[in-house]
Amino acid sequence: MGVSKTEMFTDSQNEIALFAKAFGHPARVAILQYLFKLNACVCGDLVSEIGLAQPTISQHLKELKHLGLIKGNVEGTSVCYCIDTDNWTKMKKLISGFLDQDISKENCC
Amino acid sequence: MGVSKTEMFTDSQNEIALFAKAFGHPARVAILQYLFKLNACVCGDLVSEIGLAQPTISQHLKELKHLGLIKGNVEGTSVCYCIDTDNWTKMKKLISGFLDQDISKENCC
DNA sequence: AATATTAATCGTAATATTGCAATGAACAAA
DNA sequence: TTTGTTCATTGCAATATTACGATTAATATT
Repeated sequence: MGVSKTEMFTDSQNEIALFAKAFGHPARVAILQYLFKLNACVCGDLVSEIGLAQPTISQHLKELKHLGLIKGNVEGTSVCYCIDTDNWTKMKKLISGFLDQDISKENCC
Repeated sequence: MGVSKTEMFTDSQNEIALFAKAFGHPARVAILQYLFKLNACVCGDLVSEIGLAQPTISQHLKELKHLGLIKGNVEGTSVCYCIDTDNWTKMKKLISGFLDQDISKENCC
């Protein structure tokens, strides 16, 4: 059906999945890495840096912004994007908690 | 188009995205958490634990197995799944490296 | 052998995602 | 005011994902 049955899962599970989905596309991974690299804001040179069309980049930015991972400031005709460090830290804790589950005991397979 | 232009991104970016996509659905998050919780293997009680139909769970398991995050052992009529700890550790390092990018310097937004 | 149990696979429907051309909105510069 | 620049939005096509009923394959049990 293409639709996830979110009501059968916990809030935590759904939230982990939502953030993970944000990283589930290489373009968004690249955008975030580029924003980290420049540290300061970035405008539309993401379009030339990454090879996708402007509407496509804009759409990915919108998703990341909606999740709160980035912020955008209008500056004249250009828009300056950067990482939302507070939310990034929160997200990082959530995902890390999931990744750091205990795997010390022996498995049977 | 629904198809990602993976050729424009680095191997690392594509790999991060692939693993992240695995966690991008709450059912797979739930499956992995359950496998961690029981530590030992699990068979098809994932179906009753999580509320989805058997073919749906089977499909999610297939994806996780294909990525190498879990292993499956046939035991009689049932199949025993568990975390592939080696690959989990590798994946964790990759994702952690992405999440732990430096955010110490001040942003402009 | 006949039946039951468990899980994979197939086929299909519904929805989501990705990507871009075309267009629009906001502002700057001339 | 006109023109150019930058980015968002709209609309659409192609593909991917999610879910499940029906079936199949493999093994256990009787």
